[in-house]
Amino acid sequence: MVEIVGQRRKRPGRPEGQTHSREDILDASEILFAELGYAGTSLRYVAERVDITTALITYYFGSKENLFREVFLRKGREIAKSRMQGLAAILAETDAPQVEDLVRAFLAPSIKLRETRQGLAFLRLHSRLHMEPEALSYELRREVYDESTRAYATAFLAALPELTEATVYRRMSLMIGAYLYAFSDTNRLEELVPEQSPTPGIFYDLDEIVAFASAGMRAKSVA
Amino acid sequence: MVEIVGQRRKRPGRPEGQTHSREDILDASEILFAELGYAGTSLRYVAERVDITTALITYYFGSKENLFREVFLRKGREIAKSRMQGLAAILAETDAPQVEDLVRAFLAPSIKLRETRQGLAFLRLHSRLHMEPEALSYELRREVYDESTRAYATAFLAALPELTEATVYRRMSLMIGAYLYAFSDTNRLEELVPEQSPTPGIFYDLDEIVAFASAGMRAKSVA
DNA sequence: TAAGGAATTAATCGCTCGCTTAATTATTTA
DNA sequence: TAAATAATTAAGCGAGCGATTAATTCCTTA
Repeated sequence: MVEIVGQRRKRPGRPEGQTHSREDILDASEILFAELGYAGTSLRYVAERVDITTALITYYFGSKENLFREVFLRKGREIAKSRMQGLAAILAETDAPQVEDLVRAFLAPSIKLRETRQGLAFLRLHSRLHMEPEALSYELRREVYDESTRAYATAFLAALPELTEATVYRRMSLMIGAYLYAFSDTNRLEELVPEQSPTPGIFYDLDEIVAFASAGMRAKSVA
Repeated sequence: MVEIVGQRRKRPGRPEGQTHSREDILDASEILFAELGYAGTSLRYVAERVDITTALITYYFGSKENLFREVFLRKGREIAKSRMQGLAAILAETDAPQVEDLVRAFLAPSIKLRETRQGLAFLRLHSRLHMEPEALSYELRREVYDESTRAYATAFLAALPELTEATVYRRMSLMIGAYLYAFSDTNRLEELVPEQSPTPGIFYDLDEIVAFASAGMRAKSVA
């Protein structure tokens, strides 16, 4: 029997001093849900990453579904709040905002998340959320995003009076699809266009997506 | 003991006459992978839908991963082929095609799939594929789509000479993200805009997406 | 300083997973 | 018509799943 050094066996019971297991679990889950999806992520794997047991996850979150819910709401609410603040800032300056300003304010909170590893994980998680367990996905997205989406739709409608309300919503969906795909970094751009970017791994800047999406929003209606 | 009527127990061994179990398995898998994702779909569930045992799935496909591969390649190759034919048809008519024509030819094979239940399932599957088991996803997409994507990129670059090659690829990615999100029907448009469409459940027509994406491709470059 | 609560592990339960093996039956080939 | 092959089920293996329970230890409060 060889004793394993530097990997002292944990004993049960409350450890000395303070821990941050709850936050650690949320962080690790965010990354694993993003990489492996909801069904593909096991609580055992999360526990291993955080160096705890699965029972502790149950202790804090009750169930896997609820863990996912908390992971999603944590950053989702932040994004929604930032979007609302961005819109309020625009409307405080002018009654007739430009399409570009609206698009930029809508997308900026997401692109900001890309600056951190955890934020990037969230964007990927989010990008796959629109397919994940459907009932859960719809519920969470409704709770988090409906209010801000409707507020922007109203503003877009004012800025683009020749469009119908339904067309505005459809085009916003196209915009959302575009940025989710671009920001989730699963588009294999690095394979298709080698050495295209001065900063490796960063393919888009906000201006470029704003230019694309604004032009799309403004496109002459075909109906 | 009550005998169950009309549900005669299957005996082992080759059944009389011809069957189409292999195709049935592919069809059922396509729908379940689309609804539940790769990790979320169990072979038992597929087998149940087709009314066979899981051993028969292994018999035909070897493994779950390989089943997914065949499901994806079946329609993916069709799409890629249609795209190449569409591009060839355009280039046969003119040396300087319009952006709109290229966008339309690129997207048409996908929107055509929406006409059938199986095709719609494939689009959803495809929409989530960009996240699924990553190694597998990248391999399949490379195999199926790289050739046609490069061919269109060349054509776009000729039609939009003020853009760099890298920008063309990035914008094509935005276009792809937009149509995948729109076509996968997970955007909750029906929740956000009630009774918006004359044909329930059909939210987009090709013209609308072509208008949006073409305007985006043409957007004045910000660099 | 005793009691109660908070944070943790060990152990394990019942289920479901992908996959394999052996047996069985119908069809095709020699 | 006998042998080979194709198509199928029954049974079950080992592994991993989410979740529960009981025990344990530390911290806070009375």
